[in-house]
Amino acid sequence: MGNGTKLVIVESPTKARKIGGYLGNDYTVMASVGHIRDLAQPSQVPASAKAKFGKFGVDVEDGFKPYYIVGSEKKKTVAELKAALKDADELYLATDEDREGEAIAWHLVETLKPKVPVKRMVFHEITPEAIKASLSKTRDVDAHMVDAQETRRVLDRLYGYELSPVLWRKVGPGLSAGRVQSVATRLIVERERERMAFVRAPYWDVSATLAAPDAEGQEVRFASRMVSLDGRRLAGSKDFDTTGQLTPDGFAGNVRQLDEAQATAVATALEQAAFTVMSMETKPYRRRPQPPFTTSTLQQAAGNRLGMSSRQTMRAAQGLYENGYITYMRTDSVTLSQEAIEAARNAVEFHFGKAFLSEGPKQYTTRTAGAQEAHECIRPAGARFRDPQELATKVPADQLKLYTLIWQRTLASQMADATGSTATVRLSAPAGTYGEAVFQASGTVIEFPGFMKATGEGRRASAEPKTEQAAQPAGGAEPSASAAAASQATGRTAKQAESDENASLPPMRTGDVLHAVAVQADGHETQPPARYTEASLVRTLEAKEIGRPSTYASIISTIIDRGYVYERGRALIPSWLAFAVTKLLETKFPKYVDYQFTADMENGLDQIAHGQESGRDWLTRFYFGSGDGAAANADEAHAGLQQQVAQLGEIDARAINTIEIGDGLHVRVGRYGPYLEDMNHLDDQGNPKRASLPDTLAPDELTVEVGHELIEKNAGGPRALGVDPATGGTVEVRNGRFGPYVALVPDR
DNA sequence: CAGTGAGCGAGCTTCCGCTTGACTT
Repeated sequence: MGNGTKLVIVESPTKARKIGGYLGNDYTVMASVGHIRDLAQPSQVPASAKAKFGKFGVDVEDGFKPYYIVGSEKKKTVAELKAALKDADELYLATDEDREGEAIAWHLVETLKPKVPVKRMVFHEITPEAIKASLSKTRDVDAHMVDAQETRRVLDRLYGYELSPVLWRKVGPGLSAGRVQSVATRLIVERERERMAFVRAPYWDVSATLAAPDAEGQEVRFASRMVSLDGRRLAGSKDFDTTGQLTPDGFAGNVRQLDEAQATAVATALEQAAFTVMSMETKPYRRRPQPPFTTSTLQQAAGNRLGMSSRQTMRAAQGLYENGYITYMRTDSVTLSQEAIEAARNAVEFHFGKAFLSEGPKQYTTRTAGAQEAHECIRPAGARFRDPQELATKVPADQLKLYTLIWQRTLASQMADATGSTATVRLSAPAGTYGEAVFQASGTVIEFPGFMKATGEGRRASAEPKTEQAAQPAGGAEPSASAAAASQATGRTAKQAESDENASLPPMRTGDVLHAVAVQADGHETQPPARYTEASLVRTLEAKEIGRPSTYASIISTIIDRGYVYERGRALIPSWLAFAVTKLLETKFPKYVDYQFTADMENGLDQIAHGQESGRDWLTRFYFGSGDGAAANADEAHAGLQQQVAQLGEIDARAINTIEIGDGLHVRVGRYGPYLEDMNHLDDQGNPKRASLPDTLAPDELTVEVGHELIEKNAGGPRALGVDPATGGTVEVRNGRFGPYVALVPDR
């Protein structure tokens, strides 16, 4: 038996070291380093069990019984835990308090087979008090929670290992489908389809640079934009739909859409005009700080502000965590511990003064659906936050930048709102025969920066082009992607971006008359929805409960590795292969790539976790369906995954792998890659003219015009070199997928 | 899946989520 020590097992080695320090010599604290067992790969199943478990590592005929094995890379950890358990007379399972953590605890019991008392302990804060308190409030492992996790695990195996082989047969070898990756890919494909279908609408407006004296009599220039002409509101980007037509609202509102000639004429007419102030109104401005970071929002902010990829961000965060500089970096919670709130408020007071504190301590609540909240938010570690300068010589540059971001955001969360005022002035000017032109300008003055003092937004609050939510325009995709396009992408109109440049407006009174320093006609085009970036994809996945904090970065890697998506700058662009795979899944397995699928699954898992349903029944419905007998009514009856895959024989692979471009053009995804066919132009043999697609051409750049050009270029076609003296056939040079080659065409 | 080349046949590919080192150029 043991020697009086107690063995405590947590998931992370860093956490183990820290807790070990708090608990003293009676306790040995060790780490499981994540999961210690997993479903066997089919290749790992021993011959004797092949018949039952050889396909999935799960026996679907026997209640979805899983075949678990300790992977080779986990053997050492398990051996060490077993050895330590020999010397212990109590085992404490202190894995995270979420579904996966509960399952790890259960697997530990199953694998270590302890002969001493086993206690499940949980804590949400790593402080000596919280941990000691949890020692005296232990419970048993929650079997329902474990059932829910196992159900999730088996579902993902069945989904992936049933559907991937469908893709091997119908599309290409080595491909994959999964509950998470297939939906992530679909999101990106859908966005590209929207871009392909998008019709840009041109519209023009007029901007005027005006000048008025400020309080000291100094002339201040400010930018203004025409908002209406002759009593009709000017059309802006929001007045057009995705087909380039005016929206019903815009149409009903009788908006005025100017072309270049008209806008130029109006601008000319206004050059010498008097601009009369019609109104000047001021509204209060207030902005609240954002909640502290979670994994998802950290990846978004690091991506948008620091240009770091999800993977780089997590690597840097891991480094900070291991050195004790930040709390755990894989979390979906925005909760701050008491210790953290105090530390943040102390830091705010020290750096910025009491006046910048929020009125009282602020606790944020996690709104993310499906959040499991086993951890705190991501924040500087400890009861006293290290200033970023303290780390300057201790950590690499990217870690320092990330730490600074985390430090700022955490402090800001306990700071006061930023307040000020937004002034809006409207001016009237006669535009000759075009009637009265109304111009508008607005400027925001931040009187009290509040939290912006910490985040640095205050200094350039209005010029800041990127918000955290902002999807970036396709990085370098369009050379014309100008400031206007960028502001479109952030969901702001060019109009707003322009007027935001006015940090403040000079004082003006109704009736004041101003003259224009410059008047200019400006052309605009509505912009298609921006492509996803890593940051905006993670944000969308999180909102749909797809994926977990520990997997956001690897989801992106997976879909890139499979060739479904590639990055250009920061934009995620789908391949034609992704179009083919997505089309197959959407048409043949719509339920499984529905954006709701994971959320529905989570509901089911919650029921299982609460003991209201068994995982086995739930998986039976998923895999074998609930036909006639099992379903409560006709609506509920449906085929399971197994039948749906089995009945797939007559699926027309050619149709699945064909993507219509228009005007007889379509892309086909073949074994050797995508190519273009023109069904309206056949060659001598009656085959459609074909062309390879350059790797650098994004799907939305393959317009009908570009497609015809590619066909044209290729149409030079085979070039005859001469006659083969041996056979009398013609020797030709042809262009192939692998480059030019010589072919011998037999004489007829 | 299958264009536009040529031969030979077998064997293999795949999921999601939890956590960190250990590779050896």
